[in-house]
Amino acid sequence: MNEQIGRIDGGMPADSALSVEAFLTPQGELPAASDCPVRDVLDRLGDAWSFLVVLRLAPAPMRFNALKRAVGGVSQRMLTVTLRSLERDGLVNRKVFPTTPPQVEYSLTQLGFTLVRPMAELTRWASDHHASVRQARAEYDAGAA
Amino acid sequence: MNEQIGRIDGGMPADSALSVEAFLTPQGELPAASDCPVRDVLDRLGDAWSFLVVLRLAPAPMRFNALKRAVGGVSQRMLTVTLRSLERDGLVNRKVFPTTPPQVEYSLTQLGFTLVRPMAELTRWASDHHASVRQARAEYDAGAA
DNA sequence: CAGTATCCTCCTCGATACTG
DNA sequence: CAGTATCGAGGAGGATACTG
Repeated sequence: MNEQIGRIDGGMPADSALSVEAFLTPQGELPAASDCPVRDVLDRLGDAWSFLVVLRLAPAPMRFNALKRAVGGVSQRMLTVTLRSLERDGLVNRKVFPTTPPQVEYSLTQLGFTLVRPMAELTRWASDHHASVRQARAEYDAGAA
Repeated sequence: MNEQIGRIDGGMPADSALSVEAFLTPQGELPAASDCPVRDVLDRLGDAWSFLVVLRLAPAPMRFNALKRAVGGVSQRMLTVTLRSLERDGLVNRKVFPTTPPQVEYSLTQLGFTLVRPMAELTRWASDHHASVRQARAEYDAGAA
């Protein structure tokens, strides 16, 4: 069912050009998220850590603690969990060097690299429009009061 | 595909839309997520509903229950919460028609439309690589057993 | 260094009931 | 139709302690 979904196109100013319908159920009956690729991806990338980890690994491979410091604010447990997830999804490579103390290097797989581009677009949007969002929030909150 | 990736590196920002470093803390010391635009955006879009709602509103405005059916699987409460969030962030417009019964129409703002494009890119990635991810998972799980 | 194991706490989210 | 209010279960995720 999800074979032809592509076709986002790339020229128009947003409202047309987007065959968004294809990603979603025509009648929206089913409650299941399992058959929707969008959901599947977002469930992974949704947690802030996955996104940031992939971004951080894009320039160069990194070891566990370096990554932990680089990401900032992530607990050891969550970083481990996140990396396992990404590894399982084939986005991240885990390479162990049997030295003492042990070294483990994480890097993006080829599949992982293909994600960097779209993620960077979103990141770019974030930096471009962050101010607008903040302002909109401020106005909304002001109006509510 | 990797040839593009080198430009991600912070070494040469130039015109690049993809200087990832800029969004992240140099030393990653601070635990706060507040100052990072990436986090800010992802926290919004992270919940599957926001993403799907924006996608659904891209082609045309929609009323509450139509949206609820279209998204599928979202509870009334979560849709309300999600829409309020998006409205607060200036991404969605809420227009009330004082009829009986009341009609409320939701649509994307101009700012909201600018998000559609990057979101569609990610969606596109999802549909393109969904199979690979599923396979990677299967292999990983097989190896674990 | 790079984890694993446990506990424990919020906080999200769904279910349900009520309203203009 | 389009919400709001309230409650309760469940899971995400932090803190801590231990290990190869």
